[in-house]
Amino acid sequence: MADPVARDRVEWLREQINYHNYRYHVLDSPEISDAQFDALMQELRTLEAQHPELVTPESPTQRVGAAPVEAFGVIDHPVPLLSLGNVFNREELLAWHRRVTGLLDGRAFDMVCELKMDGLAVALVYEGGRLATGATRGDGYHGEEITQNLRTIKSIPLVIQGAAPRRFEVRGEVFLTKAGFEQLNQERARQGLPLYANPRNSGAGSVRQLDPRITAARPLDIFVYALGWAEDGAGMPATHWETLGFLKDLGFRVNPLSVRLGSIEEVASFCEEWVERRHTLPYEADGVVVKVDNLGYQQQLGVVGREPRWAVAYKFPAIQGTTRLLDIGINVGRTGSLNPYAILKPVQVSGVTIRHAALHNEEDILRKDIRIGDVVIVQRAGEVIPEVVGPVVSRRTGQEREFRLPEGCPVCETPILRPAGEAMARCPNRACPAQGLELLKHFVSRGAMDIEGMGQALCAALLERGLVKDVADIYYLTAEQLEALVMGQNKRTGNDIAVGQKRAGNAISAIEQSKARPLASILFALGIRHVGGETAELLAQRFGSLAALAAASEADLMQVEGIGPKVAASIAAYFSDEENLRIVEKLRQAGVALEAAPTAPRATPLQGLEFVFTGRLERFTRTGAESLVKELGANASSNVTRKTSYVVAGEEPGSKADRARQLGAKVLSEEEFLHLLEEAGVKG
DNA sequence: CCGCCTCGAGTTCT
DNA sequence: CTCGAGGCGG
Repeated sequence: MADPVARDRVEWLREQINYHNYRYHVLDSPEISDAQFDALMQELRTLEAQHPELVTPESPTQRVGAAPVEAFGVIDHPVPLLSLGNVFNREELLAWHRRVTGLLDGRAFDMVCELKMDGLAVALVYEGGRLATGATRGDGYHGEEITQNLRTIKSIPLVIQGAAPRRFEVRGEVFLTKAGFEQLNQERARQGLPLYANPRNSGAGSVRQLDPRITAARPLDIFVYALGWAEDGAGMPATHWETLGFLKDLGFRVNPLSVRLGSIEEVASFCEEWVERRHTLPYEADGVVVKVDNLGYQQQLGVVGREPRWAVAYKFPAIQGTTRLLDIGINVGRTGSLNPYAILKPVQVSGVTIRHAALHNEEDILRKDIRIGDVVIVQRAGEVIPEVVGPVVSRRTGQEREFRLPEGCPVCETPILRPAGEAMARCPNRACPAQGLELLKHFVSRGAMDIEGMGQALCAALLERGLVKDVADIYYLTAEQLEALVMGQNKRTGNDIAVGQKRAGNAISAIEQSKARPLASILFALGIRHVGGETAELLAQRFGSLAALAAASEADLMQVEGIGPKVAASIAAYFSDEENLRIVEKLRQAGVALEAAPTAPRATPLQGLEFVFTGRLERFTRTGAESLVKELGANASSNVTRKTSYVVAGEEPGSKADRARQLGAKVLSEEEFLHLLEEAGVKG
């Protein structure tokens, strides 16, 4: 008799899986991540294996996908397009290999590894050397006829090169490159259309347009990876690897990164290497497909359920996840801007626990229709910064609350300001404790006065005790005051007295050293609105001293290249405020240098060049490299544009290197960059 | 007035 | 890294 607990669970799992299958395959609008779906499937398979009496022909494990939608013609796949079993780590991969080795009576075999494209699987039938039909995978047995759309994809040959079987079917994955995806979304944003969440969704959406002209306008691509069947073919390949070569010879696009390997250890290393490097790919891949190379062996191994035993998908850890939005908090920035952020039920995304994510501003929240209590899709933008993609609308219970900014500042309760046409709401109270703290943290930060040993905790404690009321006060602190404060903190952390004294001493000497920072650093540190590092540099060069800058009129300021009316007004406003002038005077009396140090005439061997640095460099920090090329007369920015001359790519470069290639900028390795410096007369 | 390009400001996690 | 917004040229 069946275990009733298992029966209930199996039924529940099937309902879930059927529903999500439908979302994914029919609507192209998944609401859980692939990893979560895989987990449901895995649990069902395990339960069915333990309770074979519960298996029915209708179970999702017994079929490949959902029924196709009605709008397109239906095409039968005489040889069904199978799905793949998944493994998630090295152990499971080794277990698969052991199983296959056993089934082959211990014989050794080669394997082919291919990146698993995150796109849409298609089958293309050629007759007499011409593309006859193209179809989606559908449920594996019946797909949608989308020939007209596939014909628009330029990497699909309409006519075959050279000798080919009279009739045959090739299989491949249609996808959108990351660059193509961004381009498409920018276009849609301009037209006010809803944005696609990721390249897979938009690729699927593009291929299944009823109007082929829309498909044609999208930068779709294809990698072909298998021969489904063939009639009247003489001298056909005997291995999968040869099949790939054969397909390439016929004019199909085959992923050049595929490899044939002899041992499972090499296969595992290949998979693990791509887990690390996948973000360097110009397209999205969600795993590596491992196939037994010998087609005779494939036949012998056969198919179980709907999964071949001769292939397996090594899945990458998910980049997206879903979780609940518990609440929306608000931070107050140094300029008084109110910045909402998401408080999330902790969730693992690509190996990191995410608890918070920026939500930018109220308009952004409304545009994405994010509500408190929603289940939301979370991803790490550029694989790093957590980001809320959007809500899963169908999981709403009606208990969700729309987010509204409060009327008053969450810290000081001053009524907030919402200037018309501006996205950011602000707290106008310059005495707001939140602003004071952010301003002080900014003042001591790297790139500003760069005072090491003054972290968030110390800044907060100084303000709290009233030892510091404005940024200039830190230059009047005594060693005793700091020691007492640091000791107070140490009691909690259990450090001993000597450490406390040392820390206080370090802070005092760091404060002392900061008095000699260049004028630009001080201008930046003051936190004048619209004056960041670059503008501070311009101002320092032009005016040469803080006094000269303070005396400048708005008209004088606008003479400086890159400074327009807004920035000029902001600077003038800063120096017409009594309180600010008092702070500047206190800094001067404390002995902070407010003049530009006389600058040596600069060498300019790299005059006119634009550099962008990306990735991790061995011999420089990124800012170090930037200031070095600036000293040599070049410019350094963080965005690759048409004006960029060189992109210097270190270890693990991001998307910038790709963009550089697109725009035709030269990409240099660190070696080549060092070489360039030598030629420019810099000693290594 | 629009479409670049740059800069500023705020951000997460280890 | 992302988004907003200022500056500026066409």
